[in-house]
Amino acid sequence: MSARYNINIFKFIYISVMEVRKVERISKALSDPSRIAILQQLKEKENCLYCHEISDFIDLTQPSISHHVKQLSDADLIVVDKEGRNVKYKLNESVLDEYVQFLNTLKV
Amino acid sequence: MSARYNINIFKFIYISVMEVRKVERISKALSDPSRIAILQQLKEKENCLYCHEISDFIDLTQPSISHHVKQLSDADLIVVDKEGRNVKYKLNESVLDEYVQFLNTLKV
DNA sequence: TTAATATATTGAAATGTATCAATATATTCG
DNA sequence: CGAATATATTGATACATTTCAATATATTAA
Repeated sequence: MSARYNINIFKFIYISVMEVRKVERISKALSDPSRIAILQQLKEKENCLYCHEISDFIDLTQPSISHHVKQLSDADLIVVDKEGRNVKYKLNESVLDEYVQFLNTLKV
Repeated sequence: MSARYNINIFKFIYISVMEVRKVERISKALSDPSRIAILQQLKEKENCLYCHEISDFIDLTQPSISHHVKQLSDADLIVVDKEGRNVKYKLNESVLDEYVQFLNTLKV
């Protein structure tokens, strides 16, 4: 059995299921206006948003913003990348895709 | 200006945006294991689930189940159809599609 | 190494959600 | 009509989330 053959098998497994617990966590992360705004701004900024930029469009204190960013990264919806003392984020597109795929399985 | 022309204009408006408040409500509805189970069972039952069937797979009291179903219908994720003293549900596929469409707009 | 800056954590108050028991409403059946 | 059945609403309690002020940690700059 070739390595190439194995890769296809694993791809099949990877795309097939998303645990309910994960769906729950992602849905919860998406159920807040500040967190939706962060994801939308991430897209505006061509998928590279710095932490300190968030206070420009969300009127909350620094700890509150930190809390919201954590919900998004705990749900794996964003990828966190530390650059010195700054932190930048990008969308975790594959997780969003898996979530969408799960939603589509709900259709008959 | 013909009526036919107007229809096309409105169609364009309908598919273009989903309000953040609506995204929030749908996400919240999807962030609970009981409500996810209801949607999954709805699919199993070929998109026709009766209210009284829900207690077969969710171990909660009748008022709690009623509360969860209300979250789903308030979010417009299910369509409620009264049949005498029974109530049956089906998925509101177009709302789910709009939600998925919104999620896809988050990608660069 | 000390001061300044960026982000994270903690603890508390306010608000929201899930759950149940009790009760109300609506529909059917005798 | 009155009893039985299906679902909804109400009110209370427990639990979770949002928010902030205060404080901690980590990194850079002086």
